[in-house]
Amino acid sequence: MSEPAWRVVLLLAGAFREGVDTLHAELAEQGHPEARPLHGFALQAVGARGCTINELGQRLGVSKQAAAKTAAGLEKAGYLAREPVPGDRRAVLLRRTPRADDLLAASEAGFEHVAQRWRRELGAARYDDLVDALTRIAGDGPLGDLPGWLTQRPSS
Amino acid sequence: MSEPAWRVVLLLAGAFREGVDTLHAELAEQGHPEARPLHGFALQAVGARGCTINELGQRLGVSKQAAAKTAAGLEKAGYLAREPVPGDRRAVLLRRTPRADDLLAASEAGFEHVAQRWRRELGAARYDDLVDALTRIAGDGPLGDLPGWLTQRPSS
DNA sequence: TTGAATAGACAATGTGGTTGTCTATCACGC
DNA sequence: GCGTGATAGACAACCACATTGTCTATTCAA
Repeated sequence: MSEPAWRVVLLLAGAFREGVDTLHAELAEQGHPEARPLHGFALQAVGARGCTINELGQRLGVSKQAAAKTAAGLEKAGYLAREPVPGDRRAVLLRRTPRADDLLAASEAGFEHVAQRWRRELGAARYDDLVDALTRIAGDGPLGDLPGWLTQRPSS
Repeated sequence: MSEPAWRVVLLLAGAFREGVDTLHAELAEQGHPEARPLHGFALQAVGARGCTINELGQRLGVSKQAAAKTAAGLEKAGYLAREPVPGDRRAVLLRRTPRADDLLAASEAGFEHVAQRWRRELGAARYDDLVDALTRIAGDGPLGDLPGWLTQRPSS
């Protein structure tokens, strides 16, 4: 009750930001200074076997145009390569490069470090409680369009 | 620890999103369908006594140009009015309209409802623990440039 | 073979951010 | 009283994210 309700909602964003910032500080040290928060999520969505632009859009919960742009940026950054799809000359298979796998590995480790830091800071029991509480509270939205979600008006 | 570390960080964003979405669904019902998440924060930054564009930018942690854009949007939406500053003919005083105060009141109530829902869902003790844990974990960044923060590469 | 559905590119727009440039005003020092 | 520097804000250009709409090429089915 000490915290006003709006502060609590803001704390969620603050904690998220803190975690992501910490992660990216570590990623920058590991040779991925240009990695942006959405890169990791997108690469994870591409998967080890690769996927097409449309699939990427569906997995991220965004339009295929947005997915195409994201893929283009990832390709330019050296994280994705394009291959033709054998059976379908329209489609393009997006494939993670070794550099992308390196980023993902570093990202996974970085997330682990963040979680460990929090666990150490809170104590294991309180940390587990936190995770459990968040699991109950959090919606299961796509999370792919976080930036746009903040700006877009709710209706339309 | 059943949850992988990256999931936990995502849960924070998911919970934040859930809270804001719930809030704005309620705001839409209360006559503010066009309110966007950043509106409330900006109006709160303007304050009851009003402020100038530069002050708004400083309070939100963004450039004055960004603040000017935000203020323009808020003005167009009927939430802000511009008044001359008596002593300084360069400056413009941004003032909240009655409609803005209505939005803020509805927003405060909405946040309260969100918190109450969570409190009911988790139980008071677990909810308080959650808030406490978040307080320790969350950084104290500006929070004003959340959308840009996701996309902008770290410094450079 | 003809026509609908699909993959993806391309353009325009909206919202957020940034930096850089410009004018008008203020404040200070000579 | 006038020049100089700082400040408030506007304006333009640009980037990153999203959207919808339109277009071509390819696939697949009737």
